Amino acid sequence: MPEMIQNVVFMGTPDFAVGTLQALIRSRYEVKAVFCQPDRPKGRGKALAMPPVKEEALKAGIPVYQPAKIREEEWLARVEALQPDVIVVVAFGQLLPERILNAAKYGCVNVHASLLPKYRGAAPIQWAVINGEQVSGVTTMRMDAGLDTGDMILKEEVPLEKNETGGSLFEKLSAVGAGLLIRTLDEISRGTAVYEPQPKESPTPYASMLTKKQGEISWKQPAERIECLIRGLNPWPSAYTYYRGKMLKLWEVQCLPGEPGNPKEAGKAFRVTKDSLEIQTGSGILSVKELQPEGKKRMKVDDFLRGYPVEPGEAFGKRKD
RNA sequence: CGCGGGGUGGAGCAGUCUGGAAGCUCGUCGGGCUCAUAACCCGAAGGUCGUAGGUUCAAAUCCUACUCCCGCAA
Repeated sequence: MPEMIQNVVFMGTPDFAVGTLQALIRSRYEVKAVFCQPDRPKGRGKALAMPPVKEEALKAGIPVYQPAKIREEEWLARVEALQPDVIVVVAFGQLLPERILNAAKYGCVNVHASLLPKYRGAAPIQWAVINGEQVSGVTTMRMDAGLDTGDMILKEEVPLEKNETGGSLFEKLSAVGAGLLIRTLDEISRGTAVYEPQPKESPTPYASMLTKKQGEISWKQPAERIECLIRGLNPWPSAYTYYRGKMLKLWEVQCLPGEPGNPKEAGKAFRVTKDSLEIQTGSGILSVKELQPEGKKRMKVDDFLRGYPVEPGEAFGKRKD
């Protein structure tokens, strides 16, 4: 059987895409070029940093292009000139115009970190954790003009652990995605790929990009919801509240079952011992295990309590004293 | 030169403004009490106060430079 896919163009930017790029480089397919977002100022200083995908591509000696806007003629022409058999897109960060979608013989194949049609959008991994899903996964699809609405090709489920975080699921799905992409290309190449259209409507809200603001904890929420939010936003952008006017990030908490407490006191310290800090929520009690005061490092709750003696009834969540 | 917080016995903090004997809550070690204990009582060890220089009779504290950690912003 003739090899139907040889030349691949890769489009991706952040960490999540690196595993897939590596898998592709190791595979029998040839990566002709890599497209990613331009270098951006990053970190505390302001130094320009390369996107992770770029670093990886340079290591492998693959040409890298960094269009600010890929829909400009210059770039469209360049992609077309490469005459790719397929374009692999993983978290590229830019909407692809029609001409790119049609630039390759087998179109654009996207790796999406959810079980489509659930969690279309920019942050499917974290939203799955925030919403307390039992299972998520990765889907490959042939992109169309819509946002994550293309025909699905392969899917792999990944169960969520009890203490799953956005970060831990990210790692898992990144690895799964790399393998799934290769298998997807194999199927396309062999001509055995089955394209399954998605339902028009997604059963979940659009998984929009995460913002810092989303991390502010509303203590009126039930303990379980808050716990999921904290796990989902770990390690980024992280969930936080305020203590004595300063930001206090919560990294690890535990719901205390069967203890309703007094929901009217939501946000106040419920019970404090020398090594445990329990906070009242709108429904249930949350025990804090690991946290981080503004300007300080992450620490266990008992370390925190030695230096910051919390009074029972003291309120969390107020920005200023 | 993006904005800001911080580096004090093993841990988390106070003390710095207003220079003048290194402190708090824990931990560790030893002893005691106890049926027992993560509880309680008594005692002990452990710190060149991030680094270097300066001011001063005297610096954790004031000045200068450097370094490391962290939050915001991007």
